[in-house]
Amino acid sequence: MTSEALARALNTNPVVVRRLMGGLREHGYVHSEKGHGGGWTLSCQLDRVTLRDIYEALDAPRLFAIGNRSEKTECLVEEAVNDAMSGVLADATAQLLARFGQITLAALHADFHQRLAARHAPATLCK
Amino acid sequence: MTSEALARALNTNPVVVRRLMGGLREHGYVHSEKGHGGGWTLSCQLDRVTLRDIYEALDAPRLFAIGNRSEKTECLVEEAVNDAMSGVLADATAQLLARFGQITLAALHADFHQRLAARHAPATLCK
DNA sequence: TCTCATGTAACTTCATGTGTTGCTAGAGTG
DNA sequence: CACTCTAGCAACACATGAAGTTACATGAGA
Repeated sequence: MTSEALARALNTNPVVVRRLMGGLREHGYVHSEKGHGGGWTLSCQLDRVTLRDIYEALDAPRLFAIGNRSEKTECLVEEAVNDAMSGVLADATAQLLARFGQITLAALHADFHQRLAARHAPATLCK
Repeated sequence: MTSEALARALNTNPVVVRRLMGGLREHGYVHSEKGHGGGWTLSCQLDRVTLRDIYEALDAPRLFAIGNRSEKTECLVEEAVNDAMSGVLADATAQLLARFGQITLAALHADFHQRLAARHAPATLCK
């Protein structure tokens, strides 16, 4: 499948797709080929890859919208608050990643097919 | 203490301070007075207010940097992923708020004083 | 009446993520 | 060999939301 087609399905731009897929390729989850007839192909087993793997392949973007204004500070109040927050956020991060680590692409795939069957529609891309 | 002084201590602007403190005032955590000699005064017991209370008084801003692109979608793949993510994020939110709910301002206050003692310095504002 | 404070709306700035353009390089086709 | 189709990539443009700023109104002492 080409970046072009994926972009249409995702309502976005081919370049954005390539940017994202680049991370997945580096980790061997997908393979890309240039030129005529090229595009992207899956190169992993869906039950061996989790949302956590995807997240990490995508360079582990920021998870939280909140956080310390600065890691280093002279202010003892800020220091106390930072310490409290850091602990909580670290734990939350660990919990999130653990949960993501339990969700395989195979599970999502199965879920998708179940929804598809419920809708009595043929399997096509959204757009 | 005036918004002006707080802003200096926080390296920010008096108006930003007022915006934030406004939420705290509405919940009765602080009290403000206009005019000469006015400013902000604490009006709660530190051991009765938690970070969670503060968070909610501040109108519960977004916690996560990640999330569904759209709640409603025609795309069954997106739907499956959204469902998986929503569950995880809801749990993480609950966990975070629970943790914040256990951290009282009194605890932070005590932590601050401990750091202060360790530094053998008098208690002053950062700036 | 003057000064000092908050209250608030409107605007500006900044950071970040997303989208876009333009170009390069590789790979099949005629 | 020229052409077309594809990814790769850098550079730029745009959108969004948070933070900061300005300007002015209001209230409260001095």
